[in-house]
Amino acid sequence: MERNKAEVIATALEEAILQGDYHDGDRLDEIKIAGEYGVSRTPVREALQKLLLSGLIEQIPRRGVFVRQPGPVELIELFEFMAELESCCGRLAALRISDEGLETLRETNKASRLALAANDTDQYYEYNEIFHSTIYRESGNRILESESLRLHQRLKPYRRIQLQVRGRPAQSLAEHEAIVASFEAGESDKASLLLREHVAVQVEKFRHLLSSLDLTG
Amino acid sequence: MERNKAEVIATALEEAILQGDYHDGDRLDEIKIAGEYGVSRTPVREALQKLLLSGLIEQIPRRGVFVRQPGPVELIELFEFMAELESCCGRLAALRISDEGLETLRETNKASRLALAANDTDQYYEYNEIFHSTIYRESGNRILESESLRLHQRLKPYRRIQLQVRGRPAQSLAEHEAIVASFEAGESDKASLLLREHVAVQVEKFRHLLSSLDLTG
DNA sequence: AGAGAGATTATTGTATACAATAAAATATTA
DNA sequence: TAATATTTTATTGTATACAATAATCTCTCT
Repeated sequence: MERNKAEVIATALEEAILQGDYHDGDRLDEIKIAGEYGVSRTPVREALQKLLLSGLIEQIPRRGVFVRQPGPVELIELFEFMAELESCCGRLAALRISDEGLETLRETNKASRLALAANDTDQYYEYNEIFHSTIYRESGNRILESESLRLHQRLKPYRRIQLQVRGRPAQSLAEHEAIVASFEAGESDKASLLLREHVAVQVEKFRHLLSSLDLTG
Repeated sequence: MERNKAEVIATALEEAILQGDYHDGDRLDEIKIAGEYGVSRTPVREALQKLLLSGLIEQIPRRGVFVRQPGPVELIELFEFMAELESCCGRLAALRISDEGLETLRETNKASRLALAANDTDQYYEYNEIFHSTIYRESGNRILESESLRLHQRLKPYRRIQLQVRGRPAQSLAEHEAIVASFEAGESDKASLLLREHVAVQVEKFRHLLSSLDLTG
């Protein structure tokens, strides 16, 4: 799959923004970016247009394109939405999951346990990704799957922080195992509930952080 | 809010595609479109880039941009996803709905009943829009709200067909009233369930259509 | 000195020109 | 004639030039 310059720049910019290389409100200077990538403004502008619908950037006509990093309120809403999507995936997956899918989840949890014992957070994080993306896939709905993946990707930088909370990985794994158990039993409502709570923990953490900041207004 | 040519063209194209002016696989000829809008290729290309993430069109490098109308399978998945989103909105709205929101829903249903009695399908359709968008808003989650609106918009052309099924509007209104009742009682699980079923009816209709087409392979 | 008008600069938006590539048409050969 | 090679054409992708507008600076006047 050949990719043109505009596409390369678009994905590079997306990564850079997600990684936090830009701050909220930063203007994305077409000329500067063009210089950095050794191209003209044209492919840069096309790349920016591509990203517009993602919510990562905002365009103000005749003013430019600006980075929009989510504030605490939006972050809570994003996590809450993620919890709802996961909940939906869980419910449908419990009804539809294949034997291979179930086996993948079991294997992943087994491997996660080892990573946890070895205190290897990075490894655990990777298995966590596999666990969740498997559930997205096993929901049997391509749209739901891709939307979940997209949001999951977007929340990546913030989720990592959560795993650094003391004791969280162990608790997380326990929840994963409970989720698999609910799949094995075909208990869709329970799976739905467990997955929502599994993600909602993070919402609560952020809500806590928010209230401690005391943003009046 | 001033809009540049690229934006105008983007929204126009989006509408045209949603309205069904283009068929699946149609190539969007930059030069032709530029001519139609009396502009150069540049703003047309930017407009196309804007739409890329929406799923309405697909870009193949060095080949062009093509319209992607959902086939039966994708349509079912889109409706199922819609059902899940509505279900989420319903659950959260039941927990958070404001007095004004509840009042809006009651009023809308009252007006819907009149439209139904007058056999005014167009009017009923409009109230239906208000009913659902109110629930999206009352979910209290802006992300969920906007995603729901976006998908609702996308499914508009297909949903209209459903309302032309004999007896459907009356049944639809009855379901709306049951939903409001669940909100009044604060029964979030019930609201969630009712809304999912309310939309899932359409999934079933399409599934039926699909199986009658008998697409083997 | 501060406010406001005008000129200057910078930046976005659009048009056009050119380059690169794929599709189509034509010619060539077995 | 069928298959392949070659040329031609059409179309996309990129660069550059120009136009339109917003931001900044400078100068004037009170």
